Amino acid sequence: MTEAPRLDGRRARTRAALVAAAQQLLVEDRTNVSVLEITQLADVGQGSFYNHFESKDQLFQAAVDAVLEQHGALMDEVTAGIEDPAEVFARAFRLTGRLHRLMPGVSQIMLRHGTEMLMSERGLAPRALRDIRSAAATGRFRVADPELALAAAGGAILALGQLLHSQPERDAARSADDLTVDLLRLFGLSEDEAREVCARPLPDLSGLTDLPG
Amino acid sequence: MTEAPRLDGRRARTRAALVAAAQQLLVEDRTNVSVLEITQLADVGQGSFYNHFESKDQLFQAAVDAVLEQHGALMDEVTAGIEDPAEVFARAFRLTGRLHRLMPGVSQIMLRHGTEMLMSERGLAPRALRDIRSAAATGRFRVADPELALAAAGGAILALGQLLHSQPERDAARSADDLTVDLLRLFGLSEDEAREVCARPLPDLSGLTDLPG
DNA sequence: ATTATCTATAGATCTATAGATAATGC
DNA sequence: ATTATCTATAGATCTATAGATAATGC
Repeated sequence: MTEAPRLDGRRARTRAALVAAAQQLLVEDRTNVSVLEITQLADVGQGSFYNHFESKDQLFQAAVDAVLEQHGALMDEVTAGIEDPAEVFARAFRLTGRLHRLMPGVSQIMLRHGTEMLMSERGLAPRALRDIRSAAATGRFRVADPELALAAAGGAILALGQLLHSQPERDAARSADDLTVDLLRLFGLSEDEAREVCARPLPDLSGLTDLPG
Repeated sequence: MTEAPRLDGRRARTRAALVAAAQQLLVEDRTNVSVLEITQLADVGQGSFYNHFESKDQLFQAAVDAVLEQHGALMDEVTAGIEDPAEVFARAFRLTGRLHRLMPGVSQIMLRHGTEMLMSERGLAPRALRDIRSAAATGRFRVADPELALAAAGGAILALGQLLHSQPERDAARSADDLTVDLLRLFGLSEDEAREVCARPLPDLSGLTDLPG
């Protein structure tokens, strides 16, 4: 549980600086650093670390949680007001695929902590499960096992991130849409229906900013 | 690149003991330990560590690689002689799903290093890509983009592992087979064909032994 | 007044090597 | 003879705290 993060106030700023430094280190996969190095990166005194966290593990956990929370909030924002759960699902997946290019830092942390993300109560997973269940309830999706369906979908979006990472030339938007079409087909939509849902316009995310680093 | 591991010889035994200790620590997610703790777990002198590895990172990398190599070799073994690439693919995925229960240690390491595994040259990924390409070439599969297909399949099998981990009651064999049916359908087989391929008998793996720890 | 931060550091821990000891190979 | 291991340890690094300093809030 993250503390309510009042963004004003000196205390909150110091904490945020530490979390941001930890995120930067997570991106570089350098979690084996000293507290001193972390506080120098955050530009706070070494002692301040212990005012906020009991251990490095605790800090890094908070840093991952913050990324997932932020992604979850973004997904809520970009799907607000959409009725059809299939479209909510599709939009979240199409945009998450694109995010692997738009926000490489966020992407990196998601990939690195991918498997725990798949079952996390934060971020995309609980929202996708909600959509799958809701679409299954109205007959929009035909899925026998929503949790298995979520596993397939979550795993696929994660693996897409990895693929985009290892193939910098690959067209992220197209790959994300193709993959989402496949997932919708898997969930029982016809190919035509699936293609139609995934051809709908998306909000513009190009103004978003990635993690520093 | 792992050194040719002659399993006899004192040197090879010491190295193997260090790798096994590292695997045990990976399972427990305790890679932040001292060299001393590692060597004590391996029951070798502290100095021996530096005869074999230059850093802890190098040791842990070797430990992950060894797990993937072992899994790849097992997949080769259990699919030897099968002609139909769809069945090779299906068998590997059905068995890998079951392995998450049969070999929880191996499973844990796979999950923890899942996203790098998805694109690794070792283990299941290159074999599945080979099967997908080969089945696509003969028309057995209809896939436009083999690498995207691999991402979907690899991500799904990884996420299945995570799901089985978080739901200890879930039927692993059934879930693995259902997921594989879905993947084969995604690759263009009819539902009946997919079900038939995934109903074929499997070799017995119950005699295999997990990592120590 | 209260709360948080910063600087400095004592004590603990860790790394990496040197030198002595033991095992292997020809 | 050669190669590997083990034990002991010097020097470096790190953690976690105490006490001094600075910022905030009433």
